[in-house]
Amino acid sequence: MTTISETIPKRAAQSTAKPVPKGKVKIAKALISLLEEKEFNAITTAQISQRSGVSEALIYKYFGDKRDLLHQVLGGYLDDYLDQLELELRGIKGTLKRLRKLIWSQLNLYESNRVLTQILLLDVRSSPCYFDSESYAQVKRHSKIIMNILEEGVKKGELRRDVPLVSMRQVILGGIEHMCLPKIIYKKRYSPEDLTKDLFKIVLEGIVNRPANNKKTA
Amino acid sequence: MTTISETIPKRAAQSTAKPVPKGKVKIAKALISLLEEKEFNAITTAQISQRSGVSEALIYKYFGDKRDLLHQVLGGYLDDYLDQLELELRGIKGTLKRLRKLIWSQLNLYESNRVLTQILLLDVRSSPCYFDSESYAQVKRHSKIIMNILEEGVKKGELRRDVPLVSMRQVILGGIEHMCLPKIIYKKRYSPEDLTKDLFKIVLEGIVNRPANNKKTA
Amino acid sequence: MTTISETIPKRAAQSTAKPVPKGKVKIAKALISLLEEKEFNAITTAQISQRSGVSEALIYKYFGDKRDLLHQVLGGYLDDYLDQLELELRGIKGTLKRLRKLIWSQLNLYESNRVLTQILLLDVRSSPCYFDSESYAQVKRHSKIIMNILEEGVKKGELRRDVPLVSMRQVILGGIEHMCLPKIIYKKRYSPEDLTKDLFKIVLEGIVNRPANNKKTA
Amino acid sequence: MTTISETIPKRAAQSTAKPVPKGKVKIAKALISLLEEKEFNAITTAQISQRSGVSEALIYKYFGDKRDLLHQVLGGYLDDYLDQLELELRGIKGTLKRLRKLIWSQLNLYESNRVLTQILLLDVRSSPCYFDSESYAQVKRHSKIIMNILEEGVKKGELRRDVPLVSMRQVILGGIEHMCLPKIIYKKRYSPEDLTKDLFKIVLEGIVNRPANNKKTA
DNA sequence: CATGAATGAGCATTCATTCAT
DNA sequence: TATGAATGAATGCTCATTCAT
Repeated sequence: MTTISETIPKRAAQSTAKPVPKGKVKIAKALISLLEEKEFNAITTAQISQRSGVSEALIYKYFGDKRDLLHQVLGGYLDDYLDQLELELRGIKGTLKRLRKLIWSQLNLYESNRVLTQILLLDVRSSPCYFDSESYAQVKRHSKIIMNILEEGVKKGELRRDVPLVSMRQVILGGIEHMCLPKIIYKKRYSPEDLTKDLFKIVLEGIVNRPANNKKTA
Repeated sequence: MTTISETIPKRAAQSTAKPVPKGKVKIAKALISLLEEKEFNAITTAQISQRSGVSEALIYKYFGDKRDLLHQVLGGYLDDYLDQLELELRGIKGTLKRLRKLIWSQLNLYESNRVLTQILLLDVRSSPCYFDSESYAQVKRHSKIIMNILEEGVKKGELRRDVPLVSMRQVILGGIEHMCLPKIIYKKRYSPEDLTKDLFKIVLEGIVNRPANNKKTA
Repeated sequence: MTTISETIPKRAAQSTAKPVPKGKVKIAKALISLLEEKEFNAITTAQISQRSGVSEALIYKYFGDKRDLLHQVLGGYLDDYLDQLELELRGIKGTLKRLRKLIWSQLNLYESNRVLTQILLLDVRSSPCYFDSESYAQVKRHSKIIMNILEEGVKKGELRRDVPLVSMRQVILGGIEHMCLPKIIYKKRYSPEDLTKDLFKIVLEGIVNRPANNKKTA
Repeated sequence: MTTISETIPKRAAQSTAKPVPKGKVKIAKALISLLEEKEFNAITTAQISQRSGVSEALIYKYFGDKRDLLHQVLGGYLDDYLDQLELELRGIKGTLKRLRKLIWSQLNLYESNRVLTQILLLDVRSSPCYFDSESYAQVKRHSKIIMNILEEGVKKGELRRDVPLVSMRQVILGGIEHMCLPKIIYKKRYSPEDLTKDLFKIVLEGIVNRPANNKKTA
């Protein structure tokens, strides 16, 4: 996970046979660096050019567009994350454990990568074309991973049948986001473990007071 | 609730002894109308002036600022909603019933007032100064209403004690938002009742399969 | 002199048979008050209206124009000053004494009325229409007073003949202005007496070192 | 001196290794051309762009700011003038001769470069930030040159000791400015030589009628 | 005597983007 | 591969001014 927050996503550098121009890397790094300071829309191509040390024109050579630049950078991050998530989930058995892993992963990603989170939770939302973008495709890929876990859970009888899976997924995703949103907004740190524990309890067992809810659940 | 989506919030028109200039109303209405079509940041003062039929300068006379205009319009809506919500909750007894009412109210507001929802869920999030604004104060007022219900529920022994109330609140709010978010994004309608039922079940009882979860809960 | 700096010039209030509307006075006072804080061009009618407590429209009722307002206020000051100057000079005999009085009067006016000075020395200069204005007529009236003294001085043999009077006048006026200009700019106080002494020596006797110049001259 | 009034100051074009973009020159020339017609504050960026034939945006690329544009143009002129003045003074011996040279230079500059004069004597005065600007630094450089001459004069016993040098300087500067100010305002031509003669006589010997004043002084 | 409502015309400034070299 | 030069099209905002009441 550290590589993601510190360097350009591997995908951009790894791809076979492409020597990856230096300028392209500089530009992407400059954008990331700037995103740590301000919202994407508040970043100008002039600033990107200045910080990267290359000309503005080069941005257009490589990315065609300011938005494209963002989406490519974003895409790199997300693909890496999703690849890793799927990899880790592969080793875990049991619906609940997998669900727990997923929740923790997401909360951990958000905590360890504030820039990405900021963008995903706040910035891109308002962007009109975001939901057609490739990045959003990755968000859907993430949704799918959850759905698979949930479906499996129902099949195995571990999850209840009388609630639509889509609703479950939305509550889980919404829960994750809203657990860390205030922290992001007010720029406070949080413990992914603690939030995972809370969210997991609530979503799994509900908030109603029942004898069962006093047992340890994780 | 219908009045809210079709006219300027009463607050602006009702207040004693202020004749509320026509132009001010026109401007607010024009903004609302434009918000139905595009994101706030994509709306220009020129467009507002054009649609309202008054001069751009008048916007600044009455609202001082483009942002202020948004916040005043937003504020009117939210205050009206919160007033009404508190009123309705006053007549309802029982933590669970009150919680249910609150969830339904919110989902219903979002469904019956897409413009407002769009702004609240997507647009203002990315605005850097939003969280200092008066509108955000109202969001906090809303949070407080939930907290009160939750605290009462714990006191009465209806809600579990082993999970922080704040976490509960965030999951509920996140659940509400994410239940309707896809619908908002893809501009589909939804039934507040159905979503309320789902969300209520999940949040109250959890998603784990247990005999108790097969009983009717609402 | 105190009345000039603290109230509206008498002229505006005194003139026979005109009840001088309250609003007019308020406006003029508001302008003066604002001129103490900022340059005329930086003052808006909105600010004048706000500080005076009357509507913007009233400014136009009474003064027709923002510039007119300035010129009327300016004119009042200057007429009062010139009236007084002429009165005082009437009692003084001897070209040099009269010249000295004039220099001191001007330096004293500038010192005791910074607002007026600021305008006269800095603000109005750049105003394209200033030199056609009534205020400028008063500046010319002032020039004439000097010229009369100088002409008399030449006639009496007290002043040299081999330099055009106009040049003398310009050096005197330029000397006066430049003696106090730095003080005005840097908002420091000065002693009109001291500056008068210096200026008088220089203009009268020149800066060349001669035995005669070591005698007391005032 | 003619180059100064007709072209962009050499400084901007001469400096080694900088190819000085065409647009930048065009903009500066356009400003100068416009300054011949109206006051700086009355000149809009739109007009500059129109007359220069380049886009408004380019002004900001090269000068950052409308004010900066003025100050850069101004600065070029003044630096050139001051460099030349110091050079010429270097060849002249004797306080009085040097003083005379300085007065003539200034009057000649003003006569041969009306635009610059207009700005220096009328426009920039009212600009609140002018006195912090680089241009004003050059004005102070000019003051220093005079002071050096005066100090030397006193040391050598050529100038009187009983008047502060600062006062002398102010009278000289004020004299220079007021000698040509009416000509500038009414757009009449004048002879720098004649005005120099008058001013020199007055400042050096004073206006009082004495036998010595009938001798030739220059 | 006074004003609330409304505005036309303008203004400095911004910024993503293009293209010849 | 890289860029310096240049820009079109907005954009939010200002302010002196008018006029019906």
